Amino acid sequence: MTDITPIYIQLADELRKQIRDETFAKGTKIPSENALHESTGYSRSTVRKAIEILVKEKLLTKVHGKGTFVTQQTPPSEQTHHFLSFTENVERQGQTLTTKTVDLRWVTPDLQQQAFFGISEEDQLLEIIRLRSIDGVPICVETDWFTKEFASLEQEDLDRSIYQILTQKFGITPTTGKKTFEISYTTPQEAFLLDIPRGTALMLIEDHVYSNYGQPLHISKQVLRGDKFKYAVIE
Amino acid sequence: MTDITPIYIQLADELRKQIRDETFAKGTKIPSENALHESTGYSRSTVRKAIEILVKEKLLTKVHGKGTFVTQQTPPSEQTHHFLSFTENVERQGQTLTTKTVDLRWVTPDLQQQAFFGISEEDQLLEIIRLRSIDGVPICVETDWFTKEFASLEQEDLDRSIYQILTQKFGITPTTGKKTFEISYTTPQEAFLLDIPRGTALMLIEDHVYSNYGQPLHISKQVLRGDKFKYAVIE
DNA sequence: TAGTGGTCTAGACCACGGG
DNA sequence: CCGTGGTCTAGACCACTAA
Repeated sequence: MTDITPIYIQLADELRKQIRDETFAKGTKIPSENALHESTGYSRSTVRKAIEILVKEKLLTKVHGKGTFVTQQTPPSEQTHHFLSFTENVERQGQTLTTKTVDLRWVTPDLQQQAFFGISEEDQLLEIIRLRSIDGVPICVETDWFTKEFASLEQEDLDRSIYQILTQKFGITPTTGKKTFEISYTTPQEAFLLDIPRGTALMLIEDHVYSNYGQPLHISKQVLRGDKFKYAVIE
Repeated sequence: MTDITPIYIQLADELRKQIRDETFAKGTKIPSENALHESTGYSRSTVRKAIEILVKEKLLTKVHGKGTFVTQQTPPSEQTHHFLSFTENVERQGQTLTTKTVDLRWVTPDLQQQAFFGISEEDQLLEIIRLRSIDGVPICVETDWFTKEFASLEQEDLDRSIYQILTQKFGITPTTGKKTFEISYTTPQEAFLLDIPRGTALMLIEDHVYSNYGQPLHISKQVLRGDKFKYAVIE
């Protein structure tokens, strides 16, 4: 298997390692772009692109005219910016969560999904629709999309936490990449499932979830009754 | 006044405009990088950098081997997760955020507020109500509560980011607290300020924010139009 | 095969920070 | 002044998609 990883990513990996093991200590200046260009033999553009990645990860900080520095304190986001999953939200309040799989099928990804997963129109996605109830009251319609990599989910018992299955069967730890909140109004199907009038306002929560190493894992769309439920994000 | 705006930003601005006014219609392909390189006279790298911006803003979607396309549905405004701060991220989208202070007064804390701040009924709270608009459209009614420690906020120009003021005047970095999302319905005052019918569904976001060393800093309640605004939390 | 975006190079000049 | 990062160019080749 040949290595088709772009140079700038390889270089970013190297630099990241050197930051982690304190070859480049916190707060100190790393070699200039030109120095790295000469020492690595890669062009300055490539060096810049590698650095750009680490700046985005907040491991490095650039200062025009001075240099590029290793960020002082490690960004705290790992622990503090913790998103509570729907399951956690419910269980924290001592309520009972039940899940029922409504539908499960293969669908054609839309453009947004193609972009996120890095797939084409031909690569079908596994769509799972589940109804989640709190203390017997239907609260949330959740739709999840997975790539064919996770086709074996089809054989699993989905009437429980999918994350549990992912951890146990695939050894994957999901990390939320992006979460958006907005308001939507019920579709007929949602109204039926949630047993509420059509056109009721609902909270729409969309997650783009990555696995341990930044691989796109799945997209989740939750539509839930905001009048019955308060969603806590950060603890 | 010389124009020191980089070309790639100018180009991104032009392209953004052409997308907004549908010169490049939704879902269609925009000219290829080489075509833009030739038509604009700028190098392909510069063209790519401009496009990169718009991809980051989700106005464009790239598909390797096919082309660059205008994103199907115009993404609602997004905000990355900075406590208290709409400002930076709204403006990064090329949209204008305006803030107008509606009300400012001292109020008696309710029980929940007393518990959070660790104060008694006698300790008044500074209540600030502000209306925030994006491109002139009222989007959000924000209410903030501060303890008397921050009384001097009364003298500040609050028609900008409070986050900025806190950082500059008080040297405070707000840190993670708790954030909850739910759906609420307009009060008469909110309906008036946001210029929408009474009883419309709104997104209600409540923040309990701590300062650097875990001191309770303030409570923020944002009521915003979920149909015009998508709230993004990015990790 | 032709056309697209993705990567990469070897230069150039500019703007900023500090001696 | 020098060294830094910021911008920009004019090429080149590769990987992917579709006809």
